[in-house]
Amino acid sequence: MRDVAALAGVGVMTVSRVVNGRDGVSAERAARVWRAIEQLDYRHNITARHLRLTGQPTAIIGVLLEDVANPFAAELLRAVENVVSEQDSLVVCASSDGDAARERALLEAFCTRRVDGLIIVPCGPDHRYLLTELRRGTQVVFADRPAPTIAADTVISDNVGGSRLAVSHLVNAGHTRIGFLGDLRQIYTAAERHRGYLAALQSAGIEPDERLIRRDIHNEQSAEHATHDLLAAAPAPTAIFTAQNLLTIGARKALGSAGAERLVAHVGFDDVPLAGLLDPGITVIAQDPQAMGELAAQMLLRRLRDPAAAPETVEVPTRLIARGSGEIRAGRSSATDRPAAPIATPL
Amino acid sequence: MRDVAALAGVGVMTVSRVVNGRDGVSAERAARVWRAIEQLDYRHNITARHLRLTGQPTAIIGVLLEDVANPFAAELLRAVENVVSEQDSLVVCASSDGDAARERALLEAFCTRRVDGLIIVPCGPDHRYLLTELRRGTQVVFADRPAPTIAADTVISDNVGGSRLAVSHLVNAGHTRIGFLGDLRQIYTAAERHRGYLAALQSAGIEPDERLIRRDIHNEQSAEHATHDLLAAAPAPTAIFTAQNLLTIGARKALGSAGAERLVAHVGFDDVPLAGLLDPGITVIAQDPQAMGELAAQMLLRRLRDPAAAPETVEVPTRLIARGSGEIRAGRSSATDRPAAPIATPL
DNA sequence: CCGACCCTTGGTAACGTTACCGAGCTTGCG
DNA sequence: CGCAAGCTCGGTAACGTTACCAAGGGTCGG
Repeated sequence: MRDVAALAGVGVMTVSRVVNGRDGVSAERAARVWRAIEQLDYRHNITARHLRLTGQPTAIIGVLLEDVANPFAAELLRAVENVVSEQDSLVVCASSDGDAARERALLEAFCTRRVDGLIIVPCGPDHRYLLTELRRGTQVVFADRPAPTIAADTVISDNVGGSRLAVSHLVNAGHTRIGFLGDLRQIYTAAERHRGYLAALQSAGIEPDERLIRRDIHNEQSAEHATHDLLAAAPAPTAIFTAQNLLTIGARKALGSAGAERLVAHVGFDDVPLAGLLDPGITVIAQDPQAMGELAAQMLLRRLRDPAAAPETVEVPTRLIARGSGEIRAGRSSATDRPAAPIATPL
Repeated sequence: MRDVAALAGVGVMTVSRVVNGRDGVSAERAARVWRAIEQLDYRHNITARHLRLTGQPTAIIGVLLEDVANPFAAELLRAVENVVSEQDSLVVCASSDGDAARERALLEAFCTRRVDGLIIVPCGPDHRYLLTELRRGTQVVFADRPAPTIAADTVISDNVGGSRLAVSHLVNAGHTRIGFLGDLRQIYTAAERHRGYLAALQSAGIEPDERLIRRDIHNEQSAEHATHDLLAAAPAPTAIFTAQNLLTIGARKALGSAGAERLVAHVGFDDVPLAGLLDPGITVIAQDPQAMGELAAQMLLRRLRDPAAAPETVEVPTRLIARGSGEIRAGRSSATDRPAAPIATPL
């Protein structure tokens, strides 16, 4: 900046005013400054600016996900980006891979870079180490899962409600023997969805049968196995509720290879791409990652404006998308008994 | 830092040495410093550090994608993140949405934050405005598409080779009337894939028929329409090559609703999730976004170490995944004529 | 014609950090 | 015992920027 000022024959303050677009600089001088800037390949250094303007926001938001490559996370990230880019903020993102130590290291890397705020899909058991940052003024919003050991804004899906809806939907189709496939029980969303499953059964006056419940299933292959197991069991389920998208895919593969995709009803939690192209289409409880990201970003921005506001938890509704697999009725066993729902709508 | 030094009763240099883990500080003094740091909620400010150490890397790299929510982009981003996180670098990402002005604004925002390097999926027609940044020392790698007006490292898929492979595969199954659905012709990858299509036809001695070629199709709905059109045309194609993943999905929907998914062969460029669960599975030319991201990041890191190296272009191979739809032979018209390939493998 | 006011302009200090250098102390060797 | 060498430690200046203040010149009303 000094070089630019020297070349343009003006003071550094004039250059500063020009690059920040402030008025109070004559057009002739401003033009001289711009010429010097181009000649010297000068580029304004925003980080130095924020150093001088301590307390001013850095216009960088940190987003910590479990895995950016997961479509749910990617959509959430995109929604955050859309909201904060309107404030000319940038997004720095990272993936924890569900590793609490990595999560902590990445969050500290963010804070050390002085991000204005954090949007976190938490994975560790305890985030009290963030209290220091909160005191220092960094704002935090948790997304998808709450962080029980720390009070902060939180956005979550209606996991219990969505699961109740899924299971009630199956009950309404006449099912009473409804299998459950769930992720690791230490994962908040998995536990909540299991809770919703039990609640729906109870409302329907159905006694849960442990033989139909498989938890701690973490990937597609295990889900496929577990589904084959369930189908082979003595009192086989007439319907299956899979409480996570990879499990939904694994279960459907198993149903397909057993030729049972039109006999056993199936509802999954979280939408899967192309589910509408299958025959029958997979009925799902769809989450809204876009709404979650948008809300999380808006809550963060609001809190940056008003740091004193009380922490709030917002629940994003889920909705059932009927595509065929969840509308298969109980007590029929003919493969020609096609569901009434249209096959290809909606995707 | 001054406050910490004062509370610990040491000089600021001692605090600096402690927070950077350098030796030359007695254990007793270091402990006093750490205590003071905790008492004051002090957090080391890396941006100020990089301000003083001009020329040192900031350990932030910028990634500009067309849309983070696109699974291809998300996987690429994740691969970049994996590589650069080993150097304790962070990733700041943004989406251009194919808008050249937005692309430029975002790239300038990155540079103004003094990122060490950029990985760009370019969308604008001209990136010469980046020359200033290159001179200033910011390194650039282009991914997925080249940027013709600027010399820089580039990673692309083998679009022509992949398309040739797809079309040859159909030719080998006996097809001579092969339809083509392609994205906007101004998009580099779309043009390349069209080129590959023509090249394969030529190798096979087949005269291209403009009536079977539909270009500038940019979304699923248009692809669905175009496919219906093709199927209804007088000399209908016996096979279709769709040169983009959304077009693949649209075309398959059309084939399904026409009941032609076992009659008309179909190969798509770029894999689509769950393609293996359909019946028949969709045969595709799979790209490798992970490899592209990894390569791009490695090239960027290499260039940061050795800025003088000559720009290089690397082509990532594609591979054909046969799932059934591409193995339907020409000249048969019975719906019972199922392909020999197994349905559900590989996904 | 003079004083008050406004507009433009630049000098200086400070943001949080570290390189550089010099000061004080201890140790070891002749 | 004296001196060189090796440490631990801190003061100061600088990185690129902007807030603050003061100064110079012009305009306008009285």
